Amino acid sequence: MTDAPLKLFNSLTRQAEVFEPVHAGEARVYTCGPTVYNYPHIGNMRAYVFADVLGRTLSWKGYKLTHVINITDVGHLTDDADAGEDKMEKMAAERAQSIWDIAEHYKQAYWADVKALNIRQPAQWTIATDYVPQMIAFAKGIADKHCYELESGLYFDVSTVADYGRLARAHTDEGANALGSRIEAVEGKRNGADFAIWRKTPPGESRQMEWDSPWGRGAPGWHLECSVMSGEVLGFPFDIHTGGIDHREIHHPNEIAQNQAHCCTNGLDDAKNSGARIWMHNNFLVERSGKMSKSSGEFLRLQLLIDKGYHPLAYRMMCLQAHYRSELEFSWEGLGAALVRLKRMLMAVETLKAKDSPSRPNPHSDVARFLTSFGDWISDDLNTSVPLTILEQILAMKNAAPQERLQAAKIMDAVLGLDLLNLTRADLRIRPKAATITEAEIDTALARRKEARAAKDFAASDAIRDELAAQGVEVMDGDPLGWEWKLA
RNA sequence: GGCCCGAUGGCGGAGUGGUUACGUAGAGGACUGCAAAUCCUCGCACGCCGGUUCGAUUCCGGCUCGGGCCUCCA
Repeated sequence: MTDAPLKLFNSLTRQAEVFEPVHAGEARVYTCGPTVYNYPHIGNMRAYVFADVLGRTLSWKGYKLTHVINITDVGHLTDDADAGEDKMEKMAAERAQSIWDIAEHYKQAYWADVKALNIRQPAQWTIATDYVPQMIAFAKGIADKHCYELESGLYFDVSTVADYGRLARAHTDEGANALGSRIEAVEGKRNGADFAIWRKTPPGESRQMEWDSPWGRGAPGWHLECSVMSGEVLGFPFDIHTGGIDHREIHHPNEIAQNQAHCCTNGLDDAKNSGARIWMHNNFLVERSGKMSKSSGEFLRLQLLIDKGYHPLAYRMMCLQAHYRSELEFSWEGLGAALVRLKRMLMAVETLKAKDSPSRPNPHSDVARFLTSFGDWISDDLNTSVPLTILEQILAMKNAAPQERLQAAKIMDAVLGLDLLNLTRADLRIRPKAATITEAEIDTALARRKEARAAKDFAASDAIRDELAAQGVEVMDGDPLGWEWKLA
């Protein structure tokens, strides 16, 4: 489609780099997925919309994509002390439910959001608890040279790998490492940044999720999980590792350190092998008060947006309007703007679909040039904002054949994933949970109004319209859909 | 305390050393019994102070303000 090479911003070098696959014609991508101890909020989901656009772009560029997203269902700590509570165990205790049930419940909730946002299914979802034997084997492999055992678990000595923390740019001028400078909770750690790769169950206690290991009964550390699953499924080195920008500071540096130790031990590559060639990080969705947080109590779930009558793809649109490396400000007004934009694009597509005069793509037409331009922008570190406007220009073009424009829209939407070719306006009309009137009642009122209008009794017809408006229904006579929910 | 990022119209958000995308909101028009929806058209912005330059919103420095990280987090 386009000759422009795909350039991606690599957090390791802090530069956009031309994508060169490890295996010719292939792209292997690992995305840090959720810890399923609670519902994901829409900020969490931005990471997966981003990863999805990356995957779609790689596919569109012709690479055979192998995308893996993990599900962390064990081993995530609630505080800085590596001996802290496990999020999964904590939630299970609070809910008095089996930890396995909790994980299953929130995994399903996450998958529902993935589907609603039109995020493509990855080649594989890796579930952390399915890989515990491999984690133990991985840890055994690096234990001698890179780890030491304390009462609370097996720890990774970050001084045993070259250039630890380079991803985080954590080195200070004095040469000290800024990472972990405040972590002093665990007695006996050799370096502040050392982290647990195996956490022993404290004596006299038992956890719902625990396994036997050479270091005693316990559970794997969070960082270990991602190293093992990514390496196991994609093989070191693989192409791209993605995650939220927060992971750039701790989780991914630790993963890299483990990967270095593992690769070095197994003679896979030099001591600075990071496991993945490119590390990409999406920025946060923020509210005016700051970034979204789960721990602050209330948080925005995709389901809340839907309950208020916003189609989930309006949120995807919102994400696409901004660059993935920029912070994105969430507001209901902004979400409404994205929904209107989505609706208008959808209507333009529906108009094109209605006209089925066949035509052959003309390589010299404007449509072809727009497609090239679209590709150039996407290839420039996944800029989706401008391509969105190019798609709109295609839809609004008057001097090209409808089928040709429709075909172009289809190609572009394969990358953007707004599902424009399948979605209908009726799909967009989502009943707000707070609505007090039923669709049947609306139909009845509308029928009465139609009679009144036919009889030119405009006082009566306007009264009906006002009644409906009072119940959150907007009547639209000149629109095939007839009516819409008014969103608060 | 240490590290880092940002500041663009009412809101959101691209991009650029020289005519400031785009969306939404707003205004006008078409359509409508009137509206709404839709379509067309149009206003509206580059934090402050210096520097470099023929020319800076864009590059450099300072300032102010905002935010993030250093502890689990997408």
